[in-house]
Amino acid sequence: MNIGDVARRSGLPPKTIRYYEDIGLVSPLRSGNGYRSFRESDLHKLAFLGRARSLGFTIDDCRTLLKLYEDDGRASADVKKIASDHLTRIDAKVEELLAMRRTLSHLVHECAGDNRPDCPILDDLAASASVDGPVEKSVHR
Amino acid sequence: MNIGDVARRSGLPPKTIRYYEDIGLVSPLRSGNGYRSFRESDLHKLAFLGRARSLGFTIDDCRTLLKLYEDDGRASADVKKIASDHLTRIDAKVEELLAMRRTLSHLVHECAGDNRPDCPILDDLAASASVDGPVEKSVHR
DNA sequence: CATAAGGGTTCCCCTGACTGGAAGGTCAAG
DNA sequence: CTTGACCTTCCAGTCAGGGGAACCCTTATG
Repeated sequence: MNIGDVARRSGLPPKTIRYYEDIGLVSPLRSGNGYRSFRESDLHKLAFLGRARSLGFTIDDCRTLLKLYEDDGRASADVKKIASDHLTRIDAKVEELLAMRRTLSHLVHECAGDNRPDCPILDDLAASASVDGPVEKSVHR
Repeated sequence: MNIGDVARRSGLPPKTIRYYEDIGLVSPLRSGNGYRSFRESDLHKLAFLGRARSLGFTIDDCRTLLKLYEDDGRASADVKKIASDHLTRIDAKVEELLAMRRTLSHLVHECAGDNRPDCPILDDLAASASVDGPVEKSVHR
């Protein structure tokens, strides 16, 4: 299979597949004309990677997951740990976004959104942007 | 004020402040020794930027918000639009993360996490990674 | 006076995970 | 012969800074 076929069947862009080869995630063969020649097993790996990436795993996680996948003697605990840690990261990110969301949503509701200049959103940005007050240490100017 | 003072009072790292100057968000004066010399108004801008960034606005949004902030003839509608659009982006991101979270959380609960190799997580990655079936067009190998 | 500490400066490279584009080789069809 | 669809490599850019080198300025201390 050429890269285009693999791209269609895996759903990954050719650029991404080349990139994955670059960083050593797949190692397709080469045909006489220099084209990459993918085996079914390469396609399978790429699809695995695509799925893992779509669940938000980092490339580094993917590399480890792929190794574990290919290791018949793996302990599922190792896989579970990677996934749990990732879940924790996701939760943290969601919390962060929801905190922003709360503030923003409040401000947006307060703002008239007309052609007048008065704007609680800008007020908040400017005010909460209150500065710590004059500096005391390092008094040299 | 030197950059260190401004960093302390605005909560932004000196590196970030220099970067903001680089991309034209602030324009501090220079003292005779070549040091940046920040006015209170620069500090204010930087604090504004820090607050906007902490709410997740992109640098580009920040640039626009800053312009609007300094424009007495602004329409609050313009500000509101930026904030609303950002809110929409946040919601989309949260949804995306929650979708990942649902799948991952399910898989993690299914996985024994012991020293045996059987692992529903890997099974899912490998299986959902099912390929589209043989390619029909572009049949040249 | 020398020097050390603790500011500051510019400059360049690095990050993650790709994406875009240029310049050029290969292959089958019309 | 040429067109068009593939493929190749390589370089540069993205976003928002962070790390670190090499060097300058100022003040305090021995």
